Amino acid sequence: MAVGLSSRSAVAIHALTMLARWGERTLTSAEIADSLASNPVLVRRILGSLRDAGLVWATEGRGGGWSLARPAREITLYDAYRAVEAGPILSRHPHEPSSQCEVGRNIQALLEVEFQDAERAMEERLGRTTIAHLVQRTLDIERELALPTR
Amino acid sequence: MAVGLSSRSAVAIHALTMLARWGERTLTSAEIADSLASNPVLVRRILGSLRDAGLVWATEGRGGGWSLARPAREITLYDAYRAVEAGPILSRHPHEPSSQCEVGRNIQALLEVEFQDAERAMEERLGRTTIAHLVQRTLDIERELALPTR
DNA sequence: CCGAACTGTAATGACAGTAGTTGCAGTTAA
DNA sequence: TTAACTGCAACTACTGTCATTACAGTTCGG
Repeated sequence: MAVGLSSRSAVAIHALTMLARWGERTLTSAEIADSLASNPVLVRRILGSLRDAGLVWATEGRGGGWSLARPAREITLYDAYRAVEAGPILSRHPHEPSSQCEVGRNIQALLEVEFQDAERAMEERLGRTTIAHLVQRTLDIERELALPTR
Repeated sequence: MAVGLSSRSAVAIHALTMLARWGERTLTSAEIADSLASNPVLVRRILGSLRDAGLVWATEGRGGGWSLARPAREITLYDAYRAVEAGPILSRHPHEPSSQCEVGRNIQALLEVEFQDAERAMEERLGRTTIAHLVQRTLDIERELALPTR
């Protein structure tokens, strides 16, 4: 346990956004790694999780690469998050508290409800944005930058 | 970065609930550590953060210990969370993506908005439950257990 | 059928953060 | 003066992340 989740969600969303943006062709893990300033193995690991979750698929061998397994507007940030992150956000007690204590023997059950609700609130918000939204915003920004200054 | 936040929030909330439950007297870090099945130094570290956040105060020396600095109904789980957890929940990119890539040069700003919103949703939910709520529920459960079976 | 270009995966190392512990200085009350 | 506290630094053991190397398997083009 440490501070914050891994950056796998950010990497997964980045990769999905690239696949959606250049949907007409497959992208290799090396191309995605270039954009991430990372390396192909890391990308394949994360895309592997996304593949297991049914979000993307890969073709092997020469000329192979990655594509979205369903439309970008049907893939939310929560889908990506869920596919690559493991445990709960808010860690529970490191060990069982004392059953001798009135608070100790009840706190875990109470906290479980609160923490699950809180995590669900976060996940629900992630579920409201799709990869298609991110692609659209990316295109909007790029178009705006391309405008001549007046 | 790692999977899940530290358990400091859970420990902090546990300690605050104990302080609220036995509000008439101070509790020592050793007493709280007993309930947590942990040790006093860890408890003092976390209560130290809560003290810095103005949630509790300590009296030093013999007979000293910890008390809430304000009413339990004015301390939310978010207050505890905020006092002891450092960084963002959802980690961002490990390094700057490539500016050569249309997606790479825009994704960070887009993700920042999404992730901050998602984190705020979680925090907002944590802010709706107070320590007083947890004490009340603890007492309810204990009272229920004390009822004779019929 | 060979070789190049891919994916898939295991193993490893450097690093960072957590949880737990020891040790000790400072403070206060009996 | 001593016992019971807090405060804090230092240290260990452990775990997870990120990056990298190495290599096996797959597919296409010539």
